[in-house]
Amino acid sequence: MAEDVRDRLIARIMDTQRRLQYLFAHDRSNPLFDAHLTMPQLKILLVVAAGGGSSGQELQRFMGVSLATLTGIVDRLVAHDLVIRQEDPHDRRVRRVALTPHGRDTVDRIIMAGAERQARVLRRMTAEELETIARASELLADAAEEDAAEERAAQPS
Amino acid sequence: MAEDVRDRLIARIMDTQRRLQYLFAHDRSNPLFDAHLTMPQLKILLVVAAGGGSSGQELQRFMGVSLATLTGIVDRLVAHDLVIRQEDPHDRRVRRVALTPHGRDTVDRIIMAGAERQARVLRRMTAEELETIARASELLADAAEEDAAEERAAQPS
DNA sequence: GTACTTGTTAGCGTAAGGCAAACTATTTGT
DNA sequence: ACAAATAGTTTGCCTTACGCTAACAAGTAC
Repeated sequence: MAEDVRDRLIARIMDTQRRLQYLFAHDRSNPLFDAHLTMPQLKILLVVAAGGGSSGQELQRFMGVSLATLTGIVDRLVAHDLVIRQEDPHDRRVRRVALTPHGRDTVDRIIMAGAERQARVLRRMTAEELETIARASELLADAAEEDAAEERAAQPS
Repeated sequence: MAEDVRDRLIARIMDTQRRLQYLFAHDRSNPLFDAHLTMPQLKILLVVAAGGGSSGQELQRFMGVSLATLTGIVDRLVAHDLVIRQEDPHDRRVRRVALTPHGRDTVDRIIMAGAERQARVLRRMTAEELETIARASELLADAAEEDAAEERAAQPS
């Protein structure tokens, strides 16, 4: 029965989450389109951002395309100053792809899309309400971090 | 001084938000790539989803391309069964673009991306913690709805 | 019934992504 | 030291998706 209470709370949260996601959908997608990226380019940017720099082999695994194709996509990202290629000190065959400041900025705008609207919405609230939201998001972030840590521990790829 | 407290709370929430967004970035982007869409196709899908069906003229305004170009993009969405063209009963020149069930599903997966992980994270929590999060997200969603309503009132386009 | 509006078709060009094959540079294994 | 394997690029080729203008068909409006 205690489980039942929690399940119902989770269902209620997820319903609210759906409302929120649809309300924010427009603001969340705008930075994506403003960046003028193609899907493969975006994917590489996100993989590189998450890994803090990746080799072609790593990118190939995530992308599922040939290394030749990858060279071309990365070329275009380099031309747009979103990414640079740098030598790997441990193996000079490897060319690590890393974000430029402009690239990091672009990724951040895409990931943080909708933050402006959210801040505006928060300004409508009382200190008490903000306190509740602050505690809730910290609970969520802490739990998400633990979850991610467990995942890494289970899958030490 | 009271304002100062609220500002600090808002800053604290937005910091946590950044942590959360980066933790969820991977899960959020996966459905996007799985859909095998191009950026223009995605944009049209989202506009159509938000508007509950759009005419070519409306789409043209959002996309900033010629009507001829639009015809081609919509053709490809129709070919993938994401969208259908239907006559407008009020003006038979107009062909309204609307989502198919498959299209609605695709958009929902993209917008709700990350929900699975979020539900998994919530399952780590006590009923009390879930209660806090439920109240917080409802506060946020209600305020976001009010904000959106005000926006529509100010901009009755 | 003429003029406007909506959308499609035809015909064109460009950019991006995709591949295999050949090549360079480097490391690894013997 | 040399052969084999690995990482990445270049070349050459193909396909798809966008994007445009111009011409057209169908419908609406004055």
